[in-house]
This record gives sequence, C-alpha cells and structure tokens, in this order.
Amino acid sequence: MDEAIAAAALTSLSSGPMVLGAGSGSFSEACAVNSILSYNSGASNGCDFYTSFPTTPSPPLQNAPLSAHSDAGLEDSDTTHFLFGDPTPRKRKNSGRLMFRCLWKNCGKVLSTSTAIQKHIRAMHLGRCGEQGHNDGEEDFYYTEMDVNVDTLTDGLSSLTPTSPTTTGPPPFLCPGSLGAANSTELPLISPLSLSAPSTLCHVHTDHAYQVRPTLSIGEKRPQILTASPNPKQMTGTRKPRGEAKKCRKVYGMERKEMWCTACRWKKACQRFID
DNA sequence: CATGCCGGGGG
DNA sequence: CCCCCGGCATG
Repeated sequence: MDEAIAAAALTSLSSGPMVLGAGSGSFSEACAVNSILSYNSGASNGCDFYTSFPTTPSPPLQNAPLSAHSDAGLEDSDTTHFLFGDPTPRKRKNSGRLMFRCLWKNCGKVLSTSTAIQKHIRAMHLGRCGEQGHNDGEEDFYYTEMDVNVDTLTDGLSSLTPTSPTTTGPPPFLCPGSLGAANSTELPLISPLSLSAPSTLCHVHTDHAYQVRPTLSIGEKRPQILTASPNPKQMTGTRKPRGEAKKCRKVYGMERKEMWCTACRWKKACQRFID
C-alpha cells in the first residue's frame, strides 16, 4: 500500500517542472516540486510560510480509526465522526459564512470558495501557471477555511486547533522523512536538509486535510497520522500455535532453573524438548 | 494466571 | 556471542 501511494506520488512528481528544470542547481524555479518534496530549501525560497503559524501540532484523528480498520470494524458508531469530523464536537453551524484564507506568508488572501483559493494558491504561490489542469490537492495545505463571524480573525486561528486536550507538548508528528523506506530510491535528493524542517509545518490546514486525500506529494506524506499503521497487529506470519510438549520450565519448575536448557533460561525456544 | 518465546538490549 | 528481560500470544 505504501508503495502504491509512493509510486503515485513519484509519478505525479516526475511529470512536474522537473522536466525542464533539469536536475541541477536552481530548483528554485521548481517551486512546485520543491514544496512537494519537502520544506528544506523553502526558507531561501519563500516557501516557509508555515513558520508564521501557531504551533498546534495536535493530531486531529489520533488513533481512532485504527481499531476500526484493523479489527473488522463492525459496530463502530463513532468511527464516522473521526473520519469525517473533529474528535471534539465543535459548534459547527455558526451563523457565519465559510471563507477560505491563504496561509502563504504575507498573503492572507481570503476567498469564498475552495476552488478559488486553490486556484489562487496554485497560480500565485506554487507557480503552476495553469499548466496541468488537475490539482493534486497540494493547495489544501496552504489555505484554511474558517467561519466568518463575530470574532472572525481570532477564530480563524483557533479553528486550526480542534480544541484538543492533547494539543500540548512536543509535536507527536513524525513529519517528513517518515514515509518509510518505500521507494527510498528516489528520495535522496531531498533527504539531507529536509530533516531540519520545523515540525510545525506538518499541520497547516485542518479538517479535510486529513480526510479524503488519495494522493499527495512526497514531502507531505506524513504517516497516516497516528492512525498510522493500517494493520498494526500483524505478527510475523502467524506465530506458532505453540508446541505441545512440556518444556524445561514446566518440567523442572522455577526452582532448579539451572537445569533448564539454555534456551529456556534465556526465554528462547526450548532446545531440549522440541515439538 | 501460567507458559513459551520473539524481539531487543546490554556486556 | 552470551545473558537477560519486556511483552505478548496462547493455554
């Protein structure tokens, strides 16, 4: 699975500005690629808008869906909530109207539709001038939606943090380089510096950012949150049903432990009474 | 709870 | 390697 997405990401990647920019030096042009790959060179590039945002590394979903997926997920009443909404019920339907604001540094443009903001971001910040009609969802990270209401501005920020109790402490994120070893063959070109990226950038957008988002660029490929491993409890090839024979322990007992075979003493598979 | 032992960790 | 142990699946 990981390979699949990774592959997809790579694919979409190779079709980008990479083609013209060639492999050398100035990839400042390939901002798109850049932002995709990581945030490393971002600082010098102007892509470092994240830094200006509140550090709110609270993982929206935590480990909720985990149980749902790994364990049959039969009668899960609230899974849907986790998948689609905020863990902490927030007064959603305010009398305000939904607006979308660009999070790019010093931009802050506000538009009323997501498509508009996406277009804006693509054109203005990602440098993708129209080419390649489709959007890969990357823009999602560069804007935020908010309710326009009384205390709009302040709320704009706070809306980023789903009022989660776990909102403090060190960022539980494993940002960039966490996409495992899958397809690491293509990644090297970004690996060096990308590590220095502030963890804050992991979370930018909110809400839907964590939801339906089939493909995404490599850099953003954060682990599926702590939702993490699709099947965490997958023991290595079904453990042995366990042998029948009595082993040293049972035979000699805890006393006389010195009579056990070494393996048993080391809590390894018994070598004396094999199955 | 008791067993068996994998996966690690330290020397 | 040698020696141990945490933790977990399984009786």
